[in-house]
Amino acid sequence: MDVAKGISEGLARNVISAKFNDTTVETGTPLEADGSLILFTWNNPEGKKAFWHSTSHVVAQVLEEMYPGAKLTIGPAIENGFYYDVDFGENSVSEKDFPAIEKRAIEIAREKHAFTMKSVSKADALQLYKDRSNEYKVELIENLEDGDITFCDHSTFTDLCRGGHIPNTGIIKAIKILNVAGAYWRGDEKRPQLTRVYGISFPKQKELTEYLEMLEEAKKRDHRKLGKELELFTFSSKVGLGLPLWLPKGAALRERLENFLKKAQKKAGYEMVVSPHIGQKELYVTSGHYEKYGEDSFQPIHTPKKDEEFLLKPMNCPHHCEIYNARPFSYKDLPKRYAEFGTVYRYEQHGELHGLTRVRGFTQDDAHIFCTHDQLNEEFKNVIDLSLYVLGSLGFDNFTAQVSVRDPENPDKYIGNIANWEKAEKAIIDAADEKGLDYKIEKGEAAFYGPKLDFMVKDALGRQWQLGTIQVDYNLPERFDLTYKGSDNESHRPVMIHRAPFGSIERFVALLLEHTGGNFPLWLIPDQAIVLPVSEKVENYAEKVLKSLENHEIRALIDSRNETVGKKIREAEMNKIPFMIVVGENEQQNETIAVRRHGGEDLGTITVEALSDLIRTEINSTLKSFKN
RNA sequence: GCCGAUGUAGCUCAGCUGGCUAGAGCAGCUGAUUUGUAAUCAGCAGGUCGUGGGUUCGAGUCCCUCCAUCGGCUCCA
Repeated sequence: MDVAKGISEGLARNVISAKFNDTTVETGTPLEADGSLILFTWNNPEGKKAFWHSTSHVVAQVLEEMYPGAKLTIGPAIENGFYYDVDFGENSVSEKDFPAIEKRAIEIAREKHAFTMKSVSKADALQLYKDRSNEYKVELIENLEDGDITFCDHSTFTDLCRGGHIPNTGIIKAIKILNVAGAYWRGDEKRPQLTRVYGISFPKQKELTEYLEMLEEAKKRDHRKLGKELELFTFSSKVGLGLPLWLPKGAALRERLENFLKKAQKKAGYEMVVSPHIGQKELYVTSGHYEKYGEDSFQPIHTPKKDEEFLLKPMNCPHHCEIYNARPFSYKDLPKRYAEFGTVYRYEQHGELHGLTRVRGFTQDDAHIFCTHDQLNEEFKNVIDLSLYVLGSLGFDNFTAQVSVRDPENPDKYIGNIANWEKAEKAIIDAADEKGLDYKIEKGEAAFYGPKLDFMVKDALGRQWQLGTIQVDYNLPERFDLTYKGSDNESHRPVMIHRAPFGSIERFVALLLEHTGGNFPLWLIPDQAIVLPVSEKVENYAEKVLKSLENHEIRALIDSRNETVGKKIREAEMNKIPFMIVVGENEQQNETIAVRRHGGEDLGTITVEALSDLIRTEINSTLKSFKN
């Protein structure tokens, strides 16, 4: 804070957190050595983090006050706000209690309590929480080194904490408790379930109001809502949970997406294959999937024949391995790239189902590349190009790339030997580096048979979803005994790349809906134009215009209901149709159309040919072909 | 699967502390209107209030069960 004051009064007013030599410090931490100091305000992510983490202390104080016997555990800042995990014992917290919590928290904040850090010995820290019979904090402290243990005090409240607070509570002007949820202690299903209280806070009331409005706006882009409104897909409890039904407009949209990818894949040297929706249990025993997921999957299908069992296919790789095995290959034949829009079925946990993003039956834009070790790097990089092309063509520019590797401390989760895993992980990282991809590495996120490179995209509410994935696999080729004949006339094991640039069509469409708010790119949108006759008198001409549009390969509708033009425009706007074509007697006389763009722009009175050219040009500018 | 919330016509919602045949707008149907860039007017029809049970003279309204949805957690081949 002294450094900030030395720079300017204004800065000093706004500084709320800092880093010294790469370590987060308090604004009051004495600087006892030379080093580099970075000051943070509310406008830095680090500043927000300190702000929200500090608020979680205040909220924890309130929870302790209001719910005697509540045991606090951890309370970090998250991307939007903070949470505190609490064991409320016999008590429970519900929405009705939020206003009281908020009121008391803001009261405390207004008292401008300073946050002060203090060192505590391990013995004293343990004693404190043992006295309060808080086994959670005791467990946390037991895993800390004596000498590294600090507490943070404000007002009458103290909490085990490693630091990172704002100067005092007074800067917190608005606090909102958002929701409560169950969360397992340490994220482990087998341990006690705590109550997670989520909240957010701001230095100005206005910012809270804006944030809440933003959440309301985001709900309007929810793909479940838009999918219903735009008649793309539906669900039926009779058909079953998590089993989407694609309506005509949605099915046509899928088809356009598939054709778009097929075209690119053809250029990239893929061959389409087709495999059945079921496979013998033996197939999955070989692949290792049965052992890993058998119990938690759709259970085997039995036949009149004794002991015969089939499984709904949860993935396409085993089938593709057997396609590879259908004939011998020479090194000269590789790589083989087998692609299929393969529909798979997975028995996802009930509470996990979520619109189109997490379903029990979905179609992967799957392909498996069988290649030599020497070809792996090049092939992997080509798949990165294809994935980036797909994301780019559909306007996903703020995805994140994630390299998902195994968790070395949890070897039971994976199959195959360590040497192969190391090779596969290196192959992915090398290819990503050579492509200049900005990625982060996540331990323990790998598939059980191999590491992967995932492309993640956020939905309207900021939740991250995995779309595209590219995986390197040395294990299935061994399990299926895949071989090729090398130039040395010896048998060799190919490497396998699993990849799906969309991930699944269902999830991709869901995210695309949330990103575009239903205003799909022109080439993809179900209906590109709608003809709106002004009255019955011009109905024939309107029909003629419709035919003409269809002849120009424009997907068009006609609204010849007995309604006013204003009403037809309104509905076309709500249905997000890009071009509204109003035809009346003037247009009929001159063989023209009056075009209004979605959103209200008047394109004037033009010919169908001119509109067709305009649409063609726009499509060509957004939809580039792959590696022309 | 776990924690919490929610569940009223096709859609969006009202229905206070339990009390007369459960309301509205949109959509639908019928009729009038023949319309020029975000809702023309009128009429009609449509729900037994997610399911099953209970409390009560009486339940959409209170309690329990189950189901589904939403927000999280865990999981995600």
